[in-house]
Amino acid sequence: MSVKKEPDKGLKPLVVKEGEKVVMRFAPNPNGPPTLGSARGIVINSEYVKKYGGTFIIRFDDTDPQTKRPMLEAYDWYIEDCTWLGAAPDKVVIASDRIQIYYDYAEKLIEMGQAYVCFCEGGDFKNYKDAKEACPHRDESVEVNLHHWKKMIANEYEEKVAVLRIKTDIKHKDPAIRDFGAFRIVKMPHPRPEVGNKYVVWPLLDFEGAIEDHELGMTHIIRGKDLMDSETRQTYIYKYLGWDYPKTTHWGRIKIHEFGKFSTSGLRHAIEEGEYSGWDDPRLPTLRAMRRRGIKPEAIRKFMIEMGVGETDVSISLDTLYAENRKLVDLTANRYFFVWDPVEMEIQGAEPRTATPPLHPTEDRGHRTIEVGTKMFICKDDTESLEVGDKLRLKDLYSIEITSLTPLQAKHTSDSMDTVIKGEKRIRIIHWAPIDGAPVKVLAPHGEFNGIGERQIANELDNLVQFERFGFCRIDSVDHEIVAYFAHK
RNA sequence: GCUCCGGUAGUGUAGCCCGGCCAAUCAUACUGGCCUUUCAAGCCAGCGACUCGGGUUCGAAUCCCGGCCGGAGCACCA
Repeated sequence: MSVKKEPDKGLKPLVVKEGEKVVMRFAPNPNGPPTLGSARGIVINSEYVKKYGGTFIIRFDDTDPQTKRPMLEAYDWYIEDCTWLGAAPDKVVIASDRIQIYYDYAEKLIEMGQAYVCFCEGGDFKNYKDAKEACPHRDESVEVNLHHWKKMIANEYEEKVAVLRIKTDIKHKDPAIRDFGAFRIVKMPHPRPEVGNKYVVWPLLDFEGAIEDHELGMTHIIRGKDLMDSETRQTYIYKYLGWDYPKTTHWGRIKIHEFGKFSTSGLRHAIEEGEYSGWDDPRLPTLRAMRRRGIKPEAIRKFMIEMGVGETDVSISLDTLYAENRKLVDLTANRYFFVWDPVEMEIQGAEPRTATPPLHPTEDRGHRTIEVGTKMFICKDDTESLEVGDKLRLKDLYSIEITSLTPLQAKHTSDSMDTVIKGEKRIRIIHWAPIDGAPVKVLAPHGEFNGIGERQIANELDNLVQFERFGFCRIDSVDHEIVAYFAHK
C-alpha cells in the first residue's frame, strides 16, 4: 500500500542517519563573483543545513593558478554575498592553504600502491586508456613512484612532464573512470600572496574534493550532474582509505533566458574591455548586480528553493524571480513620477498649483508635493499617436485637452475626476514631471533611460521605489543626477 | 567511439521509489473580467502537459523493454 504524501512544499527531505549531524558545503572556485548560478548552490545547501541544524561550509576550490585562476577580491565577495543571501558560512576553508594535506594523502596512496607517477606524453595515455591497457608507468614499484613523486613536488620536472594518477580499474567499461589524474605541475604562482610560488604540484578537483569532503566530515553533497562521474572516481580513493562516501545528489544545468550562456572568464574579459561598467552592471547575472538593482535575497532564496534539485536541465525565465520580489517590495516601495524621453508641454488656462500625489496607492504613508507651473514634461511615448482634441488626465493633477502638437500645447479642462469617464470611453491617465524636476538616469538590463523625475526622489537613496508606469528601481546615487538601477516591472 | 543521466502545460514544479484517491498540484506567464487617478498591486475566471511505441496488470504519469529527443563525462578546468 502506498501512502500519498501531502504536496511537499520546499525541499525534499534528506536521508539522515540516526544521530548524524548534517554537514554540507558550497565549493566554488573564486575566479569571479558569485552569480545566480552560484546562488542555487548557496541557497539549497544552506537551506538544508538550516532545516536539519547542521554546519554549512564554504570551501574555496582554488587549486588552479592558471586556467581558472582565482581572483583575489572574489574570496571576500563570496562571503559577502552568501551572508547577504542569509547563508553566512559556519566555516570557511581555502584549499590552497591545505596543499600539504593533499600531499600527505597522495604519498599514502603511493605507498599503498594505488597511485603512480605517469610520464606519458600527449595523447599516449589516452590511447592506452581507450585500449583498456595499463601504461608503462602503472606497474612501477612503490619505491620508484615515491622517488618520482618527491622529485615532482621538489620542482624537478617541467610542466606537463609528470602527473600523479590514481589507480582505478583500467578496464572499467566507462572510459571516464579509468586511472584519473590527481596532481599535475603548474608553475604559475598562485594569486594569493600567502601561497604564491610555494607549490608547483597542484591537485585536480576529483582528488582535492575527495580528500576535503572526508576531512571536513561532509554528510551530504549536492552538485551539478556534470560531476556525476566524480563520485565513481572518488569512490576508489574512499575505498583505498577505508572511508564512507557522503550521500550525493545532482542537479541539471540551469540556463537563464535573460542572460543566455555566459562564462566567468568571458564576463571578466567584457568588463576589462569596458563593455560593462563592472561586476555589478545591471545587465550581468551576478549577485552583486541583483543586489544593486534591489532584488531582495529572500526572493532569490524562494526562487531557488521552489526550483528544487531536479536532475533535468532547466531553462528558466527571471519573471518568476521578479514576481517574487515584487510581492516583497510592492507594499514598501514609494511611488514617484519619472518621465523618460521627456517632451515639454505647455498648459494654457491653468493656475500654478501644488500637486500632492500619495506616496503609495493603498498604504497610508502621506504625500509628496510637486509645484506645477504652466509647463511640464511628459513621455515621448505618450505623445506618439496623439491628436489635437485628444483628452488626457495628468495623474493626480487635472484633465487636459490637446490644442497643438508642435509645439505641444494643451488646455486645462477640469480638475474633477468625473472627466475620466468610466468604462470603455475612459480617457488615458498619464504621468508627468515638473519643468524644474531632477535629472534621472535609469540603468536597466534592457538599456539606459534618461529623463526627468520628481525632486523628492533624492530622499530615497538606497531605497526601492516604483516609477509609475515604468517599474521598480533602486535609487543608487543622488549626487549630480539621480541614478537608479532597474529591478523589474 | 565508449559510458552515464534525464524527458509532466510557454516556463519552473508536485505526483513516480511504494500502480487505483490524477478528468494530474502549485507558481509564473498569457487571455478575459472586476476594481483602480500607474501599463503596478489586488480579486475572479480561463488557457494549457504526462516524449513515442510495445509489454505487465482488472487498472500505468507511476513498473519493464525499445525508439526518439535532450544533457553530461571520457582534461595536466572547476
